[in-house]
Amino acid sequence: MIRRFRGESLHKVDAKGRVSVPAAFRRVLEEGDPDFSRGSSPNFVIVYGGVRGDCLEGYTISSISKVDKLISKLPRFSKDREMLERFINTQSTYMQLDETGRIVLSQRLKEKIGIGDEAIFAGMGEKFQIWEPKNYQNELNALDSSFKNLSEDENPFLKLDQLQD
Amino acid sequence: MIRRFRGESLHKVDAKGRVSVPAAFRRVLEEGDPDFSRGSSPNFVIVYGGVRGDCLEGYTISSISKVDKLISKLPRFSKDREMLERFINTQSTYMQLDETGRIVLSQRLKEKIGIGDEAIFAGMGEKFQIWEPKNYQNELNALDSSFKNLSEDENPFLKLDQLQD
DNA sequence: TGCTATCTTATGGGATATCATGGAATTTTA
DNA sequence: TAAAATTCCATGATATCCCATAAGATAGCA
Repeated sequence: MIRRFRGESLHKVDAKGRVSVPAAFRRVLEEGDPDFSRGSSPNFVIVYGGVRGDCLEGYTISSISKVDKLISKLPRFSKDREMLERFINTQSTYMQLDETGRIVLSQRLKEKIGIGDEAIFAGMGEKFQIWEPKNYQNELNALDSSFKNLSEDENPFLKLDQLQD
Repeated sequence: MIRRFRGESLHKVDAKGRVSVPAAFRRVLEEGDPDFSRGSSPNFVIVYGGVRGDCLEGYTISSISKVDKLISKLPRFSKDREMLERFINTQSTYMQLDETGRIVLSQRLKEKIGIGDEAIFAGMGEKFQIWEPKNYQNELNALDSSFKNLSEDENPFLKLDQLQD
């Protein structure tokens, strides 16, 4: 089985910015780090820029490498490539879990998404997100109401089965 | 894992032109210098000519070699090759980190990109860039707004998935 | 099925190391 | 020999490591 990021949970952020990554997510990060071995701590990547400015996104090493590899296929110095590098490489950072399964959110990262002393972790399949709790709730509400306004043939659930394999 | 240049940070440039290279970038420079050994300081290359003129670009020894190799594939004496040689070879210089992880930006280099007493380092995967902070912010804003103006099928993120693996 | 022992998780506090930066001393160079 | 560049030392801030604990979760067993 390829484990994916699933579920949501609330965690305390202490004065040093330390916050526990949900244990279930840790398993995914371990599997997604080719250099991980029992006893060590997995590396991964947090992307904070790009399209969404309102949350952080965590990627396993292997899933971010996939993206990196695709980007490297674009011609060096091309506009597209520079844009993607900027959004995905520049506005991101390597992270490593500590012994106890925590990471440190720097002052800068906390400010980026307006986090105080609590954070929500939300599983999104190949990635996970970190939100300030209130903003997260707003996001959910917005999603809910925009879903309700969709017509039948705009419903993404129904579109799913029309995709080819 | 092959470490890449990731993230961005702001550093002071002192009266002598000294500036700290972000610790995370130092690790990448070390890995990318075949002659590096523990205890010494890695060499790398700064390109100041070329594509844009508004920032400096830093390459590891091994990534600049890749570029050099690509250039050598072009026909000798061709206009293209001459131009690239000029930008990448002529307008570049070897650099070495000092003991404390700093480099010295000469007057000339500072003038090239209009740097005063602060500099932004921005990771771009196989290379990194050094910017004057205001210019960097402008670059980001320009990128942001040009991204917003793209149509769905010009979006480089979406184009990524269409590339072959 | 209940009870206890063990492990895992989430969290906190203090000690230690690394990083970014400044200034002085020394060498090089023109 | 004065200016410029390089080396050496110093320090506060930040990040990292190490240890501690309490609450759940899990396992084993009677």
